[in-house]
Amino acid sequence: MAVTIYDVAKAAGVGISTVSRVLNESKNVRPETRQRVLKAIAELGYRPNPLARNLSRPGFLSVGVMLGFLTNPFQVAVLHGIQQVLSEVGPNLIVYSIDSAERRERLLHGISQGHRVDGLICVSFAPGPRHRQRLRRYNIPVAVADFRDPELLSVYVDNVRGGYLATRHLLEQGHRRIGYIQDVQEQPNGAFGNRPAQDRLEGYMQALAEAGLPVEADLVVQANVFSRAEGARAAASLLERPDPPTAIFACSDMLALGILEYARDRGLTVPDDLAVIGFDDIDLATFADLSTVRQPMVELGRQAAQLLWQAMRGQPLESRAVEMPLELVVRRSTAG
Amino acid sequence: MAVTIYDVAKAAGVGISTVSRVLNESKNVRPETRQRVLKAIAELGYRPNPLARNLSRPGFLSVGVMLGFLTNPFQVAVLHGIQQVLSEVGPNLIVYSIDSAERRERLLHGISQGHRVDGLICVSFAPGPRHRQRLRRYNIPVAVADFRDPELLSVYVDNVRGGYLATRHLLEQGHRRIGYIQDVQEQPNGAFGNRPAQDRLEGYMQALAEAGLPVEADLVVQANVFSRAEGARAAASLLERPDPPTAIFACSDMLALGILEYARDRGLTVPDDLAVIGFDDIDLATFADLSTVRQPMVELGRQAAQLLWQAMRGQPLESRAVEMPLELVVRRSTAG
DNA sequence: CTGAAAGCGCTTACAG
DNA sequence: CTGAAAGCGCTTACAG
Repeated sequence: MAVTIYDVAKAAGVGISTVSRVLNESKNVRPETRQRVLKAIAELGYRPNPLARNLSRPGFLSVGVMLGFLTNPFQVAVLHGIQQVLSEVGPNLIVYSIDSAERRERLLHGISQGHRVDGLICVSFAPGPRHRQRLRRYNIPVAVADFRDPELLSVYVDNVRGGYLATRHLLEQGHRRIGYIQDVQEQPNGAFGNRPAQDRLEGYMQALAEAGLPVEADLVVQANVFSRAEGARAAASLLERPDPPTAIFACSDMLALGILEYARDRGLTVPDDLAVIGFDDIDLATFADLSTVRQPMVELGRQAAQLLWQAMRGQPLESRAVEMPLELVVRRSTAG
Repeated sequence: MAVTIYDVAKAAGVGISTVSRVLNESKNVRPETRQRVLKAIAELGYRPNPLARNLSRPGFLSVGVMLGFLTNPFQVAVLHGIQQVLSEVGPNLIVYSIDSAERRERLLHGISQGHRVDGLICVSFAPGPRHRQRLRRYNIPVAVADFRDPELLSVYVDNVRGGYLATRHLLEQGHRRIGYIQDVQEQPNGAFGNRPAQDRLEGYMQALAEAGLPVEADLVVQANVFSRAEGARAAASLLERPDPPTAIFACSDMLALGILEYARDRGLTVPDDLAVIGFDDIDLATFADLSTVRQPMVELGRQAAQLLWQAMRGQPLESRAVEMPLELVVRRSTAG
């Protein structure tokens, strides 16, 4: 086993209380004793066990945050909001970045047994039924951000409405053939899908229906990875066909930026040859003059952290579900 | 105090071992007993203490990462690299985002006393002498990324050379009046400054000297915040004067993007009216066609995490300092 | 299937 | 200034 305080005490010829006092920089230690203890610590390479240390004192709470790739600006912004709140109130913020459904399951397995954290925030997904049951059983509160779930603390936006707003805007600009690019991600159960993106698709279809237009299956394509490159690829598959759309609605700004790149490479003028609208309003949407549907990303994280913290402290929750507002932001990519 | 396993045991009329078995989903519990325990847990709102739990088992290690704002893509990329390595090898990743020198001190104070983590990674700074001493005393290994420190595990780039490369490139393009935008940040000691940016300034001066040009003090300006807006503001202060530079070297891509925005707003053609080069090569530099000096950001994080993990496991370190390569990337913002 | 007891590695009064 | 002892809240053999 590792070196413990007993080993140090023995090596220094003192009691463990004295070692502890040195460790905690108590005044009441004779300088020579102190030196001997420090020497023993150094020689043995002793490292106090933080767990044991915190067990005998007020101690810190920890909050786990499970999210997808750190390359996704949306998720980073949500994390930022969570961090803002937590750094004020106190608990450690443990980040679990998920790169596969398998890792997600493994982590949830450990977390749901109470092995690691005192509270959990999931970004853009919710734990499956089994994990949920155990989390409940162990009284570990869970908040989900960017996901709606009646059983959990949840902070979300109305993605159906978001999809509707974006599409209606394009229709109002006179477009009749509008493409939709959706991204898919691996789900906890191993399947693929993306609830928010699905909802936005529904809003897209609503707007088309309202305008009396049919939904054409070949105008809806999927991007498999979250990246500009993938957005460009999806745009290509949409535009390099006989009857291409005149406008594209991408379910994230990142994908939309890829479309803009594609358009630039092909010499297409935006928005005349091709109008583009995204979703999120990430920092760089302004830079790229990209129209989009703004989500209050940082606020999404802040609210989720606040709800969770209240639950962790056993405070009454005035509400367990918070819907955040969405806003259409029109820039040059749709209205030159 | 909080509800403990003893309270649950008493309420359920069983021993604590049985409660523990239920908690750990052991087979050897009679269904009825199990139900009674679960009921007690629910009624009392009992939450197992993760610290105590891990104390009596192999247990997880934790690594703390201290970094600046999560709005800085460079830092996020480094974090991403750290996360990649750590998620493979095992320890929890605890993120401490620093928004003030005061918070940084407070956190370092706790961490350096061994209260929270088993290892520490600092991004773009190093702990001050006092903290360093305590971290050593408690045998908590420390790695710094994007910072060079002979006493710590460090992974860094040669920023002087980076500044030199960027500036020489501009000189080669025929520019003679070259501005430099530097950002400052609050330091642990409360002072302001930014080592990497200072080093790049030095490289800038070297290149000018080599070309036989004087360093003009009014061509070097400071940005106070890390943002595009601040980059635009700095560009304005540089360009709205009698004898403006024909090229600007910004110490980060984010600032450089602000310069490009400024140029666009003013109707300046890039690179003919104004050449711009940044630093980092963040994801969006490609999108913006921004020339830059590429840092291996993710790799910087990966290496730091690897060095730290080796130290935490007591493995011999083949080297305590790793210099990562820098690369000039020429795009349209300097070479139309 | 179940409980009493020892132990995880510390901290902290309590006595000296 | 220093040490023996109790206690932090769990888990895990060990007996039954």
